[in-house]
Amino acid sequence: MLKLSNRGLYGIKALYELANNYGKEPLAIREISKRHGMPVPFLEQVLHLLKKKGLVKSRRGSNGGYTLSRSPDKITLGEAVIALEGPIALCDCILKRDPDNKLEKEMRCVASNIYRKLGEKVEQAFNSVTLLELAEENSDKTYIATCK
Amino acid sequence: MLKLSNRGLYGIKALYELANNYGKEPLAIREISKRHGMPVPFLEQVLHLLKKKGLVKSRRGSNGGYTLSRSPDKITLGEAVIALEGPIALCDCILKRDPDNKLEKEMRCVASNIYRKLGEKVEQAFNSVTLLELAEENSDKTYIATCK
DNA sequence: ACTAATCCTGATAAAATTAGTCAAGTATAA
DNA sequence: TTATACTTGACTAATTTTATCAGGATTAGT
Repeated sequence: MLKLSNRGLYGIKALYELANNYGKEPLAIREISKRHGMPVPFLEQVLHLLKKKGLVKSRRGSNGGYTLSRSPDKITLGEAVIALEGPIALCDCILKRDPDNKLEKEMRCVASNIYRKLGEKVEQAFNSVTLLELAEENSDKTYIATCK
Repeated sequence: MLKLSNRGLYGIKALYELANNYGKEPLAIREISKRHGMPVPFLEQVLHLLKKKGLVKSRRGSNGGYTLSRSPDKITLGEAVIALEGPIALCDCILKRDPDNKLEKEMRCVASNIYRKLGEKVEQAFNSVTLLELAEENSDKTYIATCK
């Protein structure tokens, strides 16, 4: 269905909270979890993915938590989605490339070129949205937390 | 990962074969299956989906098989993908709408508006490619059938 | 130093989705 | 009449997603 998994959706909600919290003290997983009804242990995994890709920083111990590692206008939804869900590739054939960055023969199919072009368009679309815009989108606070 | 499932990938390969066969006698599932190494019973399901949505027609019995119901330049990859994988919606919240086509309150989240806009862009991208272009993309016949 | 809070990590289990199989049927051409 | 090929629904297997859990490491505050 070309949909995001919960991993992706949860991660984006977490980034939304961190964007609104940017410049302040770290935000704890428990607090982020509470605001959107997301399970804490799963959110730990999700934030770990974002940390591995350098989108967020963490501070351990008392008063610890997570912060964005860059300002919200410098982080795109594209980076977030790729960190959470892996590379955008409609078909695996796009990922299997030889050292010259050409598709390996065994991994080409009738639509490889088209999948590649479409994937690039999708990635561009996601990269055109920053966390700042995501945060501003909801400045009226009318959102409901329970949507998955 | 934003990738197509085998259902989608198989369906697109089948449509590629039918596009190349347009104007000729029906093409049997067994033949399509053989050309791309796809399991016959699964392909039956896939072609059934495409038939339900009116993209292909079928003829039963001896010398039977499938044909496109319109010319290849009148069928887009977007229609195909939606028939095979369901509506393009990054989050379910996009699908739950009240009779006025507004999102129901319980189903809004911090990114609903953004998911909707991005989904529309993705759909446009898929709709910009026709089966004719897909067929022409491979007129040199250099593709390998085994890519999934 | 002690303690409570919090992130870190890897293993594991439950649930959902996807992928594929099977069988009995119906329609068609020769 | 027969062989071919689509139709349909039920079923099983494999994979991925969605969590859960436990024990460890780090930090702030006292």
